[in-house]
Amino acid sequence: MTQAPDRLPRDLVGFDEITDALRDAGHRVSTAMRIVLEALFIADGPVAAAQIAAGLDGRVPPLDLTSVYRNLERLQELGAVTHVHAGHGPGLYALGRGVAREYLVCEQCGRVTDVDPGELDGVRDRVREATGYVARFDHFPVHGYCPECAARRERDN
Amino acid sequence: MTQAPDRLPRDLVGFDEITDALRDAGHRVSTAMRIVLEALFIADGPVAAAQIAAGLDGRVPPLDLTSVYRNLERLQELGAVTHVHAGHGPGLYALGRGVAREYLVCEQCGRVTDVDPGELDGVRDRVREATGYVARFDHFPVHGYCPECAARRERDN
DNA sequence: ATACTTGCAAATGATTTGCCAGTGT
DNA sequence: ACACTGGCAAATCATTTGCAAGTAT
Repeated sequence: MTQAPDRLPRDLVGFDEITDALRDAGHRVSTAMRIVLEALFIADGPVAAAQIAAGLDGRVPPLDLTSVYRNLERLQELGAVTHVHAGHGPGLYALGRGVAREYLVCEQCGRVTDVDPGELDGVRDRVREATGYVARFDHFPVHGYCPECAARRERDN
Repeated sequence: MTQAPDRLPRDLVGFDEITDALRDAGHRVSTAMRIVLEALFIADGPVAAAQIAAGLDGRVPPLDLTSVYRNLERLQELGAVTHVHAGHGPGLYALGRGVAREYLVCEQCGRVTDVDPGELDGVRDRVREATGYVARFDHFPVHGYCPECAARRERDN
């Protein structure tokens, strides 16, 4: 009944596994690619392409935005990276770390929460019962208010 | 427990009610505004601003895209119109018809399904149990596969 | 008559594409 | 060496903003 999102290649979890897979797929492991990967590992969560290009506040060397987008796309084709649409604003990219994570976004504070696959299966079942749709929350997340903002809204009435 | 989305002004359901409310709010009922409203009534479902500007395939007079956006914004402030983000591509605008509808979008065929408020309350409860988030599906809809596309995907494996 | 509105042009923000010089294998 | 890749400029798409001319009240 429960239809979980596809599993991602479970071995694409470390830096070297990813670069090996890139080479296997016929890609080169360029300096720019290494920087993008390093940025994703350092960020350890969804980041915008522009943040990576800007050097993640000095934590990695800055590079051209175009190169960031191109390398992120290669990494997505490979299955090592996914991107989420967190409302308005740019898309956010993150390492898949072997699983198809699903996301929730707070419309008030902008917080992005990621959950492991399966945690939203009960929700998925309810959507299917109510509408027949098979919902996915990996690419277009659940939008709403995070616990804190929801409580604040209730308090402020 | 169940937190339904806010109700929209329930009287903003007919053409004249809306134009009256516009005038009450200090706006003028210009030709462009009348065309936008007419387009929304004719479309009777979510449409892109560009479709309205193009004249809805000859069903209304074409007008400048800027005017469409500006009038849609006025109608949104008034509470007569809402817009949904149906995946990639432009935002879709629709008359609220007095209620805060919620939406589901098929990632495969692009279909947009709207449901009455309350129909997704069970889903909302489950999201809250699982994550603490209070979900809203009126502005950023549920994404996934519609019943037909889901069945096709299961069949094709 | 006086503001609000229009339409056109231009700006904005996110992302993509073309092209040529640079570089990984 | 050769093909893939990087950086820069320019294009694209959705949407917004500036401004002079037009129009609803």
